[in-house]
Amino acid sequence: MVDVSRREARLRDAIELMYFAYRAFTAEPDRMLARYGLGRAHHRILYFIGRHPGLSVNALLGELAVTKQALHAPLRTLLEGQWVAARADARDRRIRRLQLTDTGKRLEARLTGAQMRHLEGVFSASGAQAQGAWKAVMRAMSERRR
Amino acid sequence: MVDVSRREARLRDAIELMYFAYRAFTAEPDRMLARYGLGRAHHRILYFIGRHPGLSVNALLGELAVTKQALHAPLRTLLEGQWVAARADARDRRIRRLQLTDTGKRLEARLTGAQMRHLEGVFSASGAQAQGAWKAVMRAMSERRR
DNA sequence: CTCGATACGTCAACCATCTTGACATGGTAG
DNA sequence: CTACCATGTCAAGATGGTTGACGTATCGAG
Repeated sequence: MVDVSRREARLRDAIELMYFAYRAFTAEPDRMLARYGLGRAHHRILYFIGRHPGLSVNALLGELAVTKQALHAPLRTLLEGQWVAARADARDRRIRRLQLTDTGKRLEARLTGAQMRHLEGVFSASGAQAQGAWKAVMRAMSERRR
Repeated sequence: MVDVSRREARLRDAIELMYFAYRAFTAEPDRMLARYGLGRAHHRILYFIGRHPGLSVNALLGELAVTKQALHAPLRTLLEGQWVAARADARDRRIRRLQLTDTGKRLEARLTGAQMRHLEGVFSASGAQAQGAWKAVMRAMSERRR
């Protein structure tokens, strides 16, 4: 009985940690984005285009797991604000290849940089071994039921 | 230079893990809640009342870090649906003490149970040591800049 | 060349969640 | 009595998402 409730208490702690850590993790980029009139949706788009330059709209939809209608409003903002550029694929001109402009790269770097500093502070206080364990756990958590 | 880009790549991986792990972690409760016409907001309320029975509306607002207007719509749903009960504090009758009803406890247990099983599966595959390291990292992440 | 499939864009209606701001009610405490 | 406190509520708006339907340009197979 005691074991059961201890186990449950540990798991409840873990649930709370997921909630609070995620909230803290997204707080600073959110503040930065607000200054440009952008939101978290724009950040995710910038992030994935930065990580995979030249990806198609379809590929981006797949990564974000949202509908194209949900994607288009923020994507259009980013295109109009010259943070993102699109040009047709050379072979199949239906496909729009998305890339960050220089302005987009700078913004993305600032946003991602804030999160990197946050994580770096955390990891450097915890040690390399802890970092590896954390990643393994997070990877397992990402992969369960997809 | 190589070190810098490796470091950045590791941190980028960590950023993605936060995003994907959180998404996977909330997916199943979201599906359950949808069957009752409830959302993630209701889940967080149920969770915190379950964890701290008898807390006041103000304390709940503090934990969730939202405005009272944002809280009230879902809280009212939970009160009307008899998942949550409120009764005035004995000494200061302005304060409403919130508790889960039996129905509320059952729902909360099912939701939280799904997340616990998810986490347990992850932790049991990673080992107790990894679990401790994960928690330390997450705690540090929660606490930075508050 | 035609035709079906593909990649993308867009209009409309709707929902959930959250915000700011203003105001109301009842209870407490000096 | 009065000021403050805990709570509730109305209103308007932003954001980010959904489903459904339709339009357009392009590609590839026959």
